[in-house]
Amino acid sequence: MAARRGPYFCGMDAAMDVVSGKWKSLILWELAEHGVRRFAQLRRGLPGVSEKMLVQQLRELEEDGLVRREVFPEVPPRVEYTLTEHGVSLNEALAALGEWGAERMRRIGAEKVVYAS
Amino acid sequence: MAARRGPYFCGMDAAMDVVSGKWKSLILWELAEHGVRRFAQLRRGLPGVSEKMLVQQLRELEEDGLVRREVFPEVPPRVEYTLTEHGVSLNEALAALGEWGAERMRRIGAEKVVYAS
DNA sequence: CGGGGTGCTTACCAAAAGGTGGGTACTGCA
DNA sequence: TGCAGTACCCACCTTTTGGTAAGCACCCCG
Repeated sequence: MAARRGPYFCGMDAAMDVVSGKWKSLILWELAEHGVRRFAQLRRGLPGVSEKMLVQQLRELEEDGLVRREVFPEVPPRVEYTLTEHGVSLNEALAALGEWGAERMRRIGAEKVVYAS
Repeated sequence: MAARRGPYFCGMDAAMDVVSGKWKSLILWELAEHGVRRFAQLRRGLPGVSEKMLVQQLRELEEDGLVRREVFPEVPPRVEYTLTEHGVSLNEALAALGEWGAERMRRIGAEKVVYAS
């Protein structure tokens, strides 16, 4: 990621900056649905994501203050991810977009990803 | 652009697919604000965009059925761009995101692009 | 006749994004 | 003993994206 954080043309620009990235909106979505998720749970919830990408996108979301990362010093290691208040509000803003996208999928007859067992 | 058009994980994924691209959301915004714009007007309204990028993004928005392109067989040539009904509804969905982004800019104190005269 | 404006196209190049496949250190289970 | 699971990190490579610069065909203005 280019780590811009401004200057921006407008709010849209600023929002797209933090949300662009192949998996970010999907991660936000997952976290909003489940409240709290561990690394491996997220990975299983996002079929096709590589571990590297998942780490990278989570780190960026964390840097941007949208996701909270909590490490439990246990063995085996446990790390929990949750949305911050800003993450929650972003998700609310994204909901309208999600609805529009679902409508578009119906229009163009797009298929859904087939989940591997 | 990768020209995916599915399969998608969910609506968010589908929406991000058509809206991702450095200038797309900004073009949509410009068209929503002004109703109808000519090529050169858009270029001037988006400081920093190159002609190549503008053409490319407009073509993709057109292919995705969000923007209407009307050519007038005149000399000098005139081409007008407007939002389709789907473009309009996408913009409405994006509005929430724009608001969130503006709020974020205030929070992190991001600067706005300085427009060259 | 030169310069600017119209709306593009093409070729080339650099940067960014993302994927692959390896390694880590430790434990629990069979 | 050997494999799976935890949550990563690293180096390498390819694909995608976006930028730069040029050209085109025509016109109007001075």
